[in-house]
Amino acid sequence: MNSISVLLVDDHTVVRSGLKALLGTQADIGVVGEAASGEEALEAAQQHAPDVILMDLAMGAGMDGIEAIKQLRQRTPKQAIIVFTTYDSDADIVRAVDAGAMGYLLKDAAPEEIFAAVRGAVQGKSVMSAPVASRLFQQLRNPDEILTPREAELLSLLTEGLSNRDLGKRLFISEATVKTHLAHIYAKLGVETRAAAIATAIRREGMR
Amino acid sequence: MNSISVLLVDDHTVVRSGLKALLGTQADIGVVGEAASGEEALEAAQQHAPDVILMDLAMGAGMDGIEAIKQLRQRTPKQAIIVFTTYDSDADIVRAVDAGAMGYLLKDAAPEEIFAAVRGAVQGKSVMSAPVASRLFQQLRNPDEILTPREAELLSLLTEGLSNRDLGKRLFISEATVKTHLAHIYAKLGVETRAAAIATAIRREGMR
DNA sequence: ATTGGTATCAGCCAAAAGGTGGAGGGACCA
DNA sequence: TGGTCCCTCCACCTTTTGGCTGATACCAAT
Repeated sequence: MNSISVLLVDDHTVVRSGLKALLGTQADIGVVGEAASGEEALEAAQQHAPDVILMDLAMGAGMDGIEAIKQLRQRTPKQAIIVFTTYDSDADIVRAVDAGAMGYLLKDAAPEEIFAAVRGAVQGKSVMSAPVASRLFQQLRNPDEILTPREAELLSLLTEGLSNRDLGKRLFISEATVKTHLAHIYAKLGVETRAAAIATAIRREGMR
Repeated sequence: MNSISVLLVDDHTVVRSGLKALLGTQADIGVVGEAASGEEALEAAQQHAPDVILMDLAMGAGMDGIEAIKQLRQRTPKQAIIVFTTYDSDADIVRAVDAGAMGYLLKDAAPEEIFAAVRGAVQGKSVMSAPVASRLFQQLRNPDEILTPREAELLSLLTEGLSNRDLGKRLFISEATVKTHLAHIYAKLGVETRAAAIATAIRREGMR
């Protein structure tokens, strides 16, 4: 009975069935459930009690991946969560690891890499795609540049072109607080205007 | 022998196997080949002579999806190409259709939608996801969205985070003129702030 | 010759953004 | 317990943007 049970969380049907097909080729790994949203993931995690949860961060509507990770960690801390996503945004990596992710794979990872991550996760090993790892490493080296979770969140919304007022509404904070966060973000990114911050953020990877 | 042969082009292994698994459930559809890049796609298209090519636009390295479509259309014009991608960037849609795509599906499309698109494509029908269709329609309605050379120049500098004053200096024009151009750009892009314009411009491709 | 598009410039005004400095509460850790 | 982040908020002030209205000039096509 040493089959590793896996729960897949992704809003794309094709990605789910792709992973299922891929993981199905491994005798020691079995997909026990699927979920298309953060909410569904919470339910499914309790129902199936999987060993590993493979989760996309970007979920169309409702709860986002980071929030889902946080809640999962609270409710069922024994389950290992591996982030499996397309983009390797700086902020996402930090936030995901912070929220309690065990691994971080990009969707173009080789099948072997995925298998290794799943097997490693149950043993408490943390596996990540090479580009992700290097980025995370870079961030740890100059901690001045790391945005706090809240700042990252703000920056991400910033790249959608929102005004300070809208940012405040979206995050349920005052415009004053938005300005404070922005000032910190500018300082950390080494820019002076929101325009430059957006340009930096989007080009600096990921954030598309 | 009325099975529709399909070639899958996507740099993500999981997406390919997902599509394969999904399409495999349909008796009248068969996957005859896979490719992970534009170059591979050209080869595979000649080798397998598929009826339909399902292709992701965003391919990691090498030739991008749009270029691949163009070349495929030249070499094997009988094959129907369906774009199957995650992001519904305005520019991508227009460029893909322009390059000769028969359909445009988003990756979160329902399986039925995908089947319908494949079947429709061999009959010369063009199928697209609802959000894509509406966006395309919008674009056709205002062809005014084309920026003049000067405006494009300005927009490009804008994405570097310059202020109006700096833009003026850089282009040897007054700040007033900069503002005029910007107003025109905003109108054409359908945004109200420079922040949104930058976000749109950078994501809208090319400008990275 | 008139029209249309592009590029250039002005002035005025309201709104938004950015800079400065300060402040309190909560979490975490030594 | 004290220090250190992080998040939250406020007031005041300057600079920057954006919206509006209008103008001149060049060029090309009708």
